Amino acid sequence: MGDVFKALADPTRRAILDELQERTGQTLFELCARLISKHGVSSSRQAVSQHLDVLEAAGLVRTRREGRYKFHDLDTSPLRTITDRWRIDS
Amino acid sequence: MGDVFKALADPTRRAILDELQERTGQTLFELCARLISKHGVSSSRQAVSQHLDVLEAAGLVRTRREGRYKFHDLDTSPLRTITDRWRIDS
DNA sequence: CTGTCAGGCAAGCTTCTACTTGCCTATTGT
DNA sequence: ACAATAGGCAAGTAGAAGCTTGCCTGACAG
Repeated sequence: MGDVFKALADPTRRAILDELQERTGQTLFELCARLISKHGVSSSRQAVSQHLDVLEAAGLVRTRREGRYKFHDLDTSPLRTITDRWRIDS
Repeated sequence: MGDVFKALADPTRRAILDELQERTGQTLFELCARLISKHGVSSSRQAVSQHLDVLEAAGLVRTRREGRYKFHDLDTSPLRTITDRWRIDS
């Protein structure tokens, strides 16, 4: 479980998390299509794939393989490392 | 109020937030000394100053000037943009 | 007034990061 | 079997980020 903070630093990766929160279990191609149409993000398939690697290394995305499909699920629990670190004032 | 996520991406900046949480209202030189002794971070004065600029742009640090001193105070409220964005599972 | 201390500004350098490009593997449908 | 689909690997590139270096400004003490 690598650097959660670094994973959140990129706007495209945050859009991916947004998209996975709205609909979990998407494939790479599904994500690419929806990022363009719903989030105005125009990234190539390889770029999104590399972003997913970073998110997975940070523990924010879990994957499961079925045949030729690879589904991506959101896992927000690593975000606790942020909220637990600093006392957040109202 | 710029990019909170980008501000958190750097380990030295996170150490600065840690240090300011432990003792708020520190000056630049104070921070440099305590970062070295308590956090094992060896950054030059200019480096720390630039980090503080980023943190201030993100709204995580507020400053007040008194004479030749400039005090830095922690403000964690921008962290809500993170916790409010994604539903955090237990 | 002069020296010292706290901080600021800006150019240059180096490393990292995001992205592209090109090709490859594996699974599924016809 | 063959083509199409879903995804992976790796080298190369452009730009951003972090840091250094050198000099400058402003405040206070003697």
